Amino acid sequence: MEYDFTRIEEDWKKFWADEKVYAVTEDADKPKYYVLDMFPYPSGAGLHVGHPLGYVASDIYARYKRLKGFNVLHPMGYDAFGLPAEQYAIETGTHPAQTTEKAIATFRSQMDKIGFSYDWNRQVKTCDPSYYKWTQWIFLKLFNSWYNRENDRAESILSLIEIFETSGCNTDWKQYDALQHPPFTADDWTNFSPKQKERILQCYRLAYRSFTEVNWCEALGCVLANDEVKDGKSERGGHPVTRKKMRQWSLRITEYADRLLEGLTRIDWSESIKEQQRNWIGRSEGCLLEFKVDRLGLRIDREFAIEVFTTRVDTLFGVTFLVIAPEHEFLQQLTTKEQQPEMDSYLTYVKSRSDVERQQEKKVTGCFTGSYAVHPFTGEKVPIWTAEYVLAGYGTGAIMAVPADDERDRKFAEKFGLPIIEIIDKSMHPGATIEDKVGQMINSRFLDGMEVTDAIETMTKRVEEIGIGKRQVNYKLRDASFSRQRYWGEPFPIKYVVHGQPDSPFVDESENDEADIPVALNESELPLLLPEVEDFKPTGDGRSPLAKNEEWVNNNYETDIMPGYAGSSWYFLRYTDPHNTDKFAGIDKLNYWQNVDIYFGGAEHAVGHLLYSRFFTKVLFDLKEIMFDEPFKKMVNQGMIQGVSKYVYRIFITEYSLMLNKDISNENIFISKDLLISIDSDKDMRQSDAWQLFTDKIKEITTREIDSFNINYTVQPVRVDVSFVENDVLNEDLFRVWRHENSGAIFIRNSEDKILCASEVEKMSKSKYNVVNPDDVIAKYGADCFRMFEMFLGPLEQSKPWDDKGINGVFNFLKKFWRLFYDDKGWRVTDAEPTLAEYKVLHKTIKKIADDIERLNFNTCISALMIAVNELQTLKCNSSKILQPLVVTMAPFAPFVTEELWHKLGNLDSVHASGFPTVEEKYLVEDSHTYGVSINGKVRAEITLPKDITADAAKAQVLAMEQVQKWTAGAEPKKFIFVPGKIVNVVV
RNA sequence: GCCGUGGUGGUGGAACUGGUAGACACGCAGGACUUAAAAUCCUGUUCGCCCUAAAGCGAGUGCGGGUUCGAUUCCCGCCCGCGGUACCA
Repeated sequence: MEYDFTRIEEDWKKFWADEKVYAVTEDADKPKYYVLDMFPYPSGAGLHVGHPLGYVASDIYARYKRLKGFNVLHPMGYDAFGLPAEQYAIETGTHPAQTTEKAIATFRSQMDKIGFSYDWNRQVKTCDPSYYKWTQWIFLKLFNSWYNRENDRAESILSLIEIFETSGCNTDWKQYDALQHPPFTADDWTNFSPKQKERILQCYRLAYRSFTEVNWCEALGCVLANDEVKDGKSERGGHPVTRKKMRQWSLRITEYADRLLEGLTRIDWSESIKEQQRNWIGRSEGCLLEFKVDRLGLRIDREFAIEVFTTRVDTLFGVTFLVIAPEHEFLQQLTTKEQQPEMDSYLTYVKSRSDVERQQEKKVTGCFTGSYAVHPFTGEKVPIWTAEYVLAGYGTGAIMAVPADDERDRKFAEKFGLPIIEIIDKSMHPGATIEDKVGQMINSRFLDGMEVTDAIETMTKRVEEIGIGKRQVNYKLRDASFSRQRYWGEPFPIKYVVHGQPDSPFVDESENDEADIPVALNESELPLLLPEVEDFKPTGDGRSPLAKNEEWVNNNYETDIMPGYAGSSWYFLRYTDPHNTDKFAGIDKLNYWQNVDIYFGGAEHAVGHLLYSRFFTKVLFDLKEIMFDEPFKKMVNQGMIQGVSKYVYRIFITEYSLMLNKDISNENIFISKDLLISIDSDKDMRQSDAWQLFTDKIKEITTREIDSFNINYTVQPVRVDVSFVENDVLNEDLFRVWRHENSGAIFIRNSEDKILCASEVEKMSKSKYNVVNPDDVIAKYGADCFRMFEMFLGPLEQSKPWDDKGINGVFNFLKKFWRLFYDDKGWRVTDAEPTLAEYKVLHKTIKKIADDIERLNFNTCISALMIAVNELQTLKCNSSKILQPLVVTMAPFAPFVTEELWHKLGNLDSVHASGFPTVEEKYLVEDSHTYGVSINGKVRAEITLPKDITADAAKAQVLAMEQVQKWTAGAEPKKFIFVPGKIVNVVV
């Protein structure tokens, strides 16, 4: 009986669905295990062969854990809100909901073919009101919470109000930040208007609204998050992005900076992702310093100081100038009359520079303000400059420049002729760079002679004593932008108190503007449904399409929507209880399933999704909604599967003669790659067989005599669809019908009468004609083969090109496996007692598979199964006592064929609900070992010795060997090494 | 530049804590079965040297050193690929 994968896969797909084999419920008797795949965005293009790599791996893992007796939660759903469907809506008018549903249907049918063990009853979609009701609910939690730094956790905003009511807000309060609002007393608070109160509360809420510099993308008509911007352009579409001040929602993730860092030490993620998160958070310990400004000639009448942040206080004696950002709030006050014209033109220049320009050409530019600060120790006058290399958004927006010990400061000083004072002697550290914190202090008074690290400590203490500075920790991390001026996303459950005009996103904040006081809806009003709009274009003036809906505007609802990560930052919680209407997930379900044990996903979300999910989790933990503070305990990043693009060589041939260069033909002529290489390598002699073949073909085309030495040619590689190429050989018929200009193509084939193609590894994409659809692979080889081949391709975490060279190896294996059960005459399995050798093969394999799955080495699992089948075939094994456990061992990898055989072996339940076989070590113990015998570390011979042989006995036997005698010449070796079970090494 | 990660036959890759480098597969070559093809099975396949075979010798895990009886694995210094990130004070 033949291995008929099509029939087998159809049958069992149906069986699994009918019998609900993959449905899970909470079961207190079994340990839980949560296996999760990263949330896919259902794109219209469907899955290509690269997408399911992680899904196959997680499915194998989930099935294995199930067989091992765990109660496994393995769900799948869709991150269904998003830009592509909306862009499509703008272009075609099709509602994004429709586009999304269609894409989801495609995804689902593709996934079903691959045979995943998802519990589809738990599927979630972020665009479903029953889901986004809870996204909105979580937003309300964020809105109604603040971060209490005393307790180091988020709390209800009510506890803050209570503090304000009883003690007001003092300058010495840990939470107080002078930049946000002035201090006030409890009485003040009581007398504040609701509007004033709300303005202050906005400075503390975890979700708040403020004017912030945002990444405005004119082309998309919307604001982008930092991680959606790459090189000054939008990640999606590559449109230019500019900085703009805009009123919008933000999440106060910065309060969690330290806890997000700390949590990284407790989770099992790849080093590279953890490092990326650390860099993104960008914690740096340093010192906040005051430089008093010399007021001479300035329009300032009181004591005045500039604050700078530095991580290198030790270099204070090397400061020769200060630099403030062009956006610095004191810049105008510090600019003297004489410098004003120059400053104005400099600021005009700075404004004209786009972010892209600033990043690409790092020019050294700057302008002197005309004023000076006073060095706190030397009392010398230090000029104050402004320059675009100092960023307003980081630290205090001002730096103390130390040209001797900072690359940028040095360049600046050199360009503008500012003094440089050497303060660190690095002569003891020849390899050290300017950035390294090593060396001895010089020219630094009381620091002289100290090592850098000691000097930092000494100086910090000194600065704190005299009260001109204090220790400070700074972060690169910014609060997360949470507004999008778009349609296809979650509406905010927010109304505004408005007297008159609705607020405009771009006007500057003015005290009289009451339009921006947000009021949260009640929980009972959720979900606030996304309304219909006439068209999906943003208004263009910075408002979303929702601003075109009359009812929406009349109710003064927020017109922005939430960003993509709103829904995807908590979806893993919803899977535990997806149909709950009273809660985002019931506490008993959350208690049972807890956080994700293993998360399979791409590394591309390192600082987006993965950071926001951790943040949401920590907030919900603080608010006692969940009992864990990290979402994903362990993470595996599957590599990307790249495409292999194929090219045929088009050749343009001319005949060189004394008269002119004659075009031989303007037809499409294509040449086999190997032939082209051969003729290229023999351009001078033109004697080879290749040239003979080539010339003959040209004669045939032109139907006349031609001398090979008169042939000139040029070549152009042309992309062809990968489906026309098998093992580098072009299918000429498919190629001809692909495009009609190809119909008359002429082929110059190689000696085997074939056209070989060239290939190149690139990203898999439609435009490169290198997309491989899993459906096609499955139609040809079956899903089991597809799954196993994806794993066989190499280590999961490594990126690799899809090349179906080799897939027939896996297909052959499956057929071979099948033939252990069926031969020409039919079913061949008996219940005969297996031989010892057969038992040994089985248990060796069980052990290897279990170990390798645990270590996520799926590629070697496939090899191990191949070895097992090869060996059992050689042993002519037909015993069910061997073959049945083997079927179970292989079930996670090839769920269909194993299910078929499991039932043919007489079982009624699903193989996937059985148990993973246990290893019986007794079959694995060996009583002898074959040693490699090394002479001076080089293996020269082999010897088989008993397991328990003594070193002396081994030595005697080894030295007696003929091959060894040859090297020792009978003499006593210098050294004899015997490692039992490992190796013998003779040193002569 | 910085951070992370990788570099092994013609190809994908294997080698778990230093212990027989190249498992398993692809491809290729040869053979068996067959009228033939497909399918299947068997043999060989790191490179070089010796006419061939057996046997052997030499080289060999990006490059150069080191530690060790022994290094793909550990240490030092470089080169290259991939991913991330960058006037972050």
